[in-house]
Amino acid sequence: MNKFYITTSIVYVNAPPHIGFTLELIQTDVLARYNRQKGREVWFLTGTDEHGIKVLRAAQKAGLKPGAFVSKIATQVKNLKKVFNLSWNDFIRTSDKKRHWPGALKLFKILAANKDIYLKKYSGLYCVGCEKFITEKELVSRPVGRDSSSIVTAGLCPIHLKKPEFIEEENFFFKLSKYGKKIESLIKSRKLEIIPESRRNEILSFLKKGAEDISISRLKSNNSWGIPIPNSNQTLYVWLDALSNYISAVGFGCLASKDKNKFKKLWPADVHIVGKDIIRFHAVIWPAFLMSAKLPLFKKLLVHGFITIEGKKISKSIGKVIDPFELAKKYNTDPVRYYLLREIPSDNDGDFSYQKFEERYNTDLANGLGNFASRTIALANNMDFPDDLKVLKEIEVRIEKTRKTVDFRINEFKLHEALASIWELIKFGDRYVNASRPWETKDKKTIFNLIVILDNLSALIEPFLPETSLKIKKAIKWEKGKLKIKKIKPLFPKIESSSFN
RNA sequence: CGCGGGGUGGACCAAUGGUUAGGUCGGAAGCCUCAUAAGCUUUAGAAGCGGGUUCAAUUCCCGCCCCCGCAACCA
Repeated sequence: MNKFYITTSIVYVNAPPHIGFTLELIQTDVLARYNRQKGREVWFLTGTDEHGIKVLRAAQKAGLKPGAFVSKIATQVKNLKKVFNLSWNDFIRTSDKKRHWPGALKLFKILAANKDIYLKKYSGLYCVGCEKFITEKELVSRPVGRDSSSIVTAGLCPIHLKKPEFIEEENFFFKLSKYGKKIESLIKSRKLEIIPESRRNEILSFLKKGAEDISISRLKSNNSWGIPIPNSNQTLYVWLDALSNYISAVGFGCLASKDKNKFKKLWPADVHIVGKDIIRFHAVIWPAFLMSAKLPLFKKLLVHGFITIEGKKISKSIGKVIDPFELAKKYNTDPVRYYLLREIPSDNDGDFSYQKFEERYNTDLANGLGNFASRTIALANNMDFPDDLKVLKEIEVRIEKTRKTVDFRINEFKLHEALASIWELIKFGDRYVNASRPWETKDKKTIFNLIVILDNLSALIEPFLPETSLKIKKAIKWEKGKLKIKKIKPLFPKIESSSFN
């Protein structure tokens, strides 16, 4: 089987896309490109999660109809594709009645047919922010206003510090409790992989306590902006709706035979990439849905962390926010990709700061890769290479070692470390130039070896920095079987002084 | 006693019950001049506090102090 089906989570459209989701897309893009490079038939899916009360309220606030509002945000998300040179093959929107709704409803029907769905009356305090019920015990009190001693508001959601709404309704419930133990053993046996290990442990300890049944629908009167469940007064709860995108997008629920074949070919997904906040939905609820529907489970869940900005949480109110579009405009695509992939550990939280960005840019990109490419190309420019040049064994071995390390790091979802090992090869190249002094000797063998290193660097960085890789490739030309080196502009002009200090 | 993560050179991070605790950035000195004032080499500089286990603790255990996350707006 040579296919490789990889997804991001689908981003919630209550606000324009930000740097965090951009990170997820870029990480996924690296894995997609890497697997294409390895000759696999890659299908890279992303999309938008467009239903729910929060979206409806955000639309009202913006003075737009929900449909118009979500389309506007979805377009912004789609714009990330060319700005960050992303290579997704498909984009699914959960408001898409043709592509998504049939699949989501089919999943619901199958779960119901398998007797895993039942009706239950439920009353309780519902927090719109969390989109879930919270218990009285969870409620907290918080002082309000500047004089914290005076006014105290009680009965607040501990997360959003807002008063939850009292809701009494009858909803459809899914028998998650039936599947907890099975999922636990699948994760334990590593048939279902969760990376990194710390996240795997987190889920295992959660499952140990036992998973409870979950509500999977809402009253239409409370949540009109959702997929209506036929013959009922309910709409699908956001998670059954959202999670089913991974199958609906590849043809599940569609009747045309080409869609059926597509689903047969692509499902199960090889990798889902998600943020740490939605790990439970993906590591517990989603496998349970799939088991109930007797569909094969996805193979791997990669969990990334969050980005802080100058050490602080992303925060619109105190200006801790980075607009991915502005960032790309100021620094270009590949430098931003590089920073996010190198400075933020793929499987952990990381920090963004302009100072660190410019440091990384100058040392790694301008002085590192850019300068190595410049000196190599300058040495080789207009040189006539004989046909019988061979690569030095030592260099071949060194390149092979890098390649193996990169494979290993990517496989364990440590993209930052993969990049670090590529940069060690650059350092090796610099040392080799200094030691062999080709500007003095004009030795063609030495210079050819340098070109080989540069050529391999270009291939190694392709998943990470596709545009830069292409630029280097263009400098190394084979014309009628002869190697010709063409001068190129500096890959990364140095940033001289920062406007952010 | 909510749960969890963490305190290692100036900054960020790594490994480790046992000679000189490793890397990157930054600092200093030297080399080189092909290259984007880039590159290479060398070098200075570090375990939060207190106790315990041990022949030996940065590592294991206990206590304390401090920071952060779970936990506004969010992935």
